Amino acid sequence: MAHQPDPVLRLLWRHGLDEPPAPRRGRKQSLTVDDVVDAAIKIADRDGLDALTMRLLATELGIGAMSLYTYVPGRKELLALMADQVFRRRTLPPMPADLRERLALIARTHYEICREHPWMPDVMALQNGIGPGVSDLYEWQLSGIEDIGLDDLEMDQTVAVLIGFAGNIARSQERMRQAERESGMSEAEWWEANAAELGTLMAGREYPIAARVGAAAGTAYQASADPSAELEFGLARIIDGVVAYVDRRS
Amino acid sequence: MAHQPDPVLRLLWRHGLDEPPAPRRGRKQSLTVDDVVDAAIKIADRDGLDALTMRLLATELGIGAMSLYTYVPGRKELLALMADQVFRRRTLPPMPADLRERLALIARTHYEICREHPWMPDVMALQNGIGPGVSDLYEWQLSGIEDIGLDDLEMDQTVAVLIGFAGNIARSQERMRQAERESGMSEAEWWEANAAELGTLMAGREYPIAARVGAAAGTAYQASADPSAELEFGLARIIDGVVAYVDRRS
DNA sequence: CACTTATTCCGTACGTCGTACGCGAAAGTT
DNA sequence: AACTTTCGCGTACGACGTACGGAATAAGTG
Repeated sequence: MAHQPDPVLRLLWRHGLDEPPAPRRGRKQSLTVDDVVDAAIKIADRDGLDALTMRLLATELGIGAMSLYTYVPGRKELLALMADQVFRRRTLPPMPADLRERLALIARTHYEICREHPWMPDVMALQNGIGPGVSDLYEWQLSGIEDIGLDDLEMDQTVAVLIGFAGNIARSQERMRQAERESGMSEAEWWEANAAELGTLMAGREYPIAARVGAAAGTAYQASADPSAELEFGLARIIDGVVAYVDRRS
Repeated sequence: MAHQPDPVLRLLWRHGLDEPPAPRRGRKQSLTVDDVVDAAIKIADRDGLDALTMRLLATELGIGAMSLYTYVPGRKELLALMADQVFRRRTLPPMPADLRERLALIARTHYEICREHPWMPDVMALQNGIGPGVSDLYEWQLSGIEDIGLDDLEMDQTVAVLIGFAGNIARSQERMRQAERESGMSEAEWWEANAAELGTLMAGREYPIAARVGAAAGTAYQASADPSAELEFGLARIIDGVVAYVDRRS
């Protein structure tokens, strides 16, 4: 027997489904899948992915824990729906005329999404289904690099580099915020409390470059008022590399 | 009162500690921290991070579950020790003379590490302490891009881009492998089982570019005998971008 | 109207996880 | 031999995802 189609697909594409062939009998659902997913997004935005438990979500929705499973098959699928919903709700700006600006826009948009929803990089690391949100987003991203001389595979990899980079920056910033929240001490306070200990422990070993660079990076990331500035250098290098390649081939 | 130093530091830097001031009394430990961490690495390599439970680890070590906590404060700290141990055990090759080769080596080395230990990208996304392994590795990475005209902040960001990219590729490959293992069907089989369903669900919406590019990417990634080939395009673009920047400034 | 049937709601419960607690066992010190 | 310190670990707690089955509800059917 062949493999069955993935049931999460029907959920992801639930809109656009022209009224299911009306098994109208039975008790009505008091909520919609969208309600559930939106509430889940709200919790994850506020308290983090770990805090998003089925019980808490149900409580915030005013229903019993197990009632959630009439809307969503399980937590894994809920996460996939959350990611797709975020993408679906976002209105994507038109692509600028300049290639460099298009590449930057792809990365910056992804970065913004990950800043608004800090759980996004973690969820995207899981196996999510193909929904309308990701499809729209992917199509939009690709539209920014079509007809510039890249073949199909290169287009995919270019998008992957851009959004992978943006996601990494967002995730590392979120990790720092979370560490502060959990430990109750800032990066600077941590160093103040551990510098002496670390000095004696590292006795003998020398890290001349790492010490200097690490210190510079630490203060820079903390002092910066605008976190998105952290994108600039790496993004510029990636854009330079892609544009150079495109120019060379044309 | 000021914050106390992080106790995980003493564990990370446990070697090089010249025999702790001899509280020699009491029962001896039957194992070393290294034994525990190595066993944990072995399990995570074999069965994945989720399969690495304290109980299983204890069983494989032939001790009771709670005995683990005499070696390691908890699971979070164990993960940090695992990452550092992997880095510490690795012998880092000397840096080549050519800058492009140095940049490539930084990325490829990180990619190899993540392929040998598929849990590494996930663990590195957590808040890990500063241990000898990461310190050695970071110093080595920075040594490859020193004195080429980058300031300290740019050096840190260059390394971040390189290893972030390498880690992303490794993680996406691992995700695919895991999806195959869990579902029992390959990427191609999944598409075969879901193409029809997906076609009806997407009715109306068109994804001309995404469909073409996605198909190309899917077949390419599956057909490729050497997974590390997936690095090449993106890595070349990043290297181009960095080298162009360095050349421009000198 | 009553009765059947399909569906939702959800309390209870199971298995698994990390780990707090406390007691008995072992190994130095005195 | 007695004491002190440390390890080993059985038991247990709370939180998690979710399987199961019965009660509640709404539509279709006589």
